[in-house]
Amino acid sequence: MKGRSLIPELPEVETVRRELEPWLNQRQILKAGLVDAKPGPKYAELERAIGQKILGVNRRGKFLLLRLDGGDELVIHLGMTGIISPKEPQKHVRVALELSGEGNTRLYFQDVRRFGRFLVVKAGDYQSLPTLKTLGVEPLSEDFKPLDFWQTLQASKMPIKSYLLSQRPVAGVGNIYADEALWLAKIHPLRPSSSLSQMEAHELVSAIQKILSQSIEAQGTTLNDYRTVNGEVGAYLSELKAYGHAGDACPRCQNLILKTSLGGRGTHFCPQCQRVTNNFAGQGCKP
DNA sequence: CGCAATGTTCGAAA
DNA sequence: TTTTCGAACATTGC
Repeated sequence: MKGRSLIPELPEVETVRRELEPWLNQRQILKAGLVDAKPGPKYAELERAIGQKILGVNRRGKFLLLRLDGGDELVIHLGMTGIISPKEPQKHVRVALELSGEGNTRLYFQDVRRFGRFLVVKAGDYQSLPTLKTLGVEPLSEDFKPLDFWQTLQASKMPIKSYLLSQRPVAGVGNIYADEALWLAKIHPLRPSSSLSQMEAHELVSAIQKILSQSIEAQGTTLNDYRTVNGEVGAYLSELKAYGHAGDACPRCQNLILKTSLGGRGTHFCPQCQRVTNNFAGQGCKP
């Protein structure tokens, strides 16, 4: 796990949000332009932001939502490599904003791999963003309740990890934290969502909340690396128990952590702690 | 050089 | 119709 770049999951996005809030709040967007990026689904209607004032910086899942006083909303998704910075990056800049006020009056959106988004929509109109439109509850909000979560899980037969990654049962859980939360809750990633007991759903809720909140706390040091464009190893990486630990001993039982592919994503788990019960054996659950 | 990595979207399949 | 699955996207680093 050395030299891995940092992927913006919910804790990183929340950290960015907390940073943007005091910087951007109440500023007017004077100019907005694309740099080496074409207008389209990922960069739509940016010019509409010009002249509007930023009234707030919110987050839903991994999406940043900037409310504008003209009734629009600036939606930003960092994708895999998105970085927002007041300093002009050397390369891979996609968007540049000019802002009113003192101090840092320029905002740059850098995105090496172009998976990010930076677009203006009518406030609340997420027609062009299906994931945001169907996004589940915020994991760190009062609305993330075990019983409700369990009932949601009853509706799907997808493997629990795949369902989590869909963002529908709960918002903002990405590949890394899905592996971590399932490990902590001792739930096998291939288990059909509807097979989880109420108690297991409860455990998973607790695990998701614990891991995400701890990770947000660990963000302070990570952010420094993050903003210096380096995007290198963050502090929380040393806390990971399953992700990136294939072949290592499980910290709980000393069995070896396995790595498989689930839905095209690297999936790490402990075959000893995270059992697939007999009910599901032989249903394509490879060892 | 080919593969793995990532999150979201799209279209096909069930 | 709804849900699920796999491919595509873009780019870099190993």
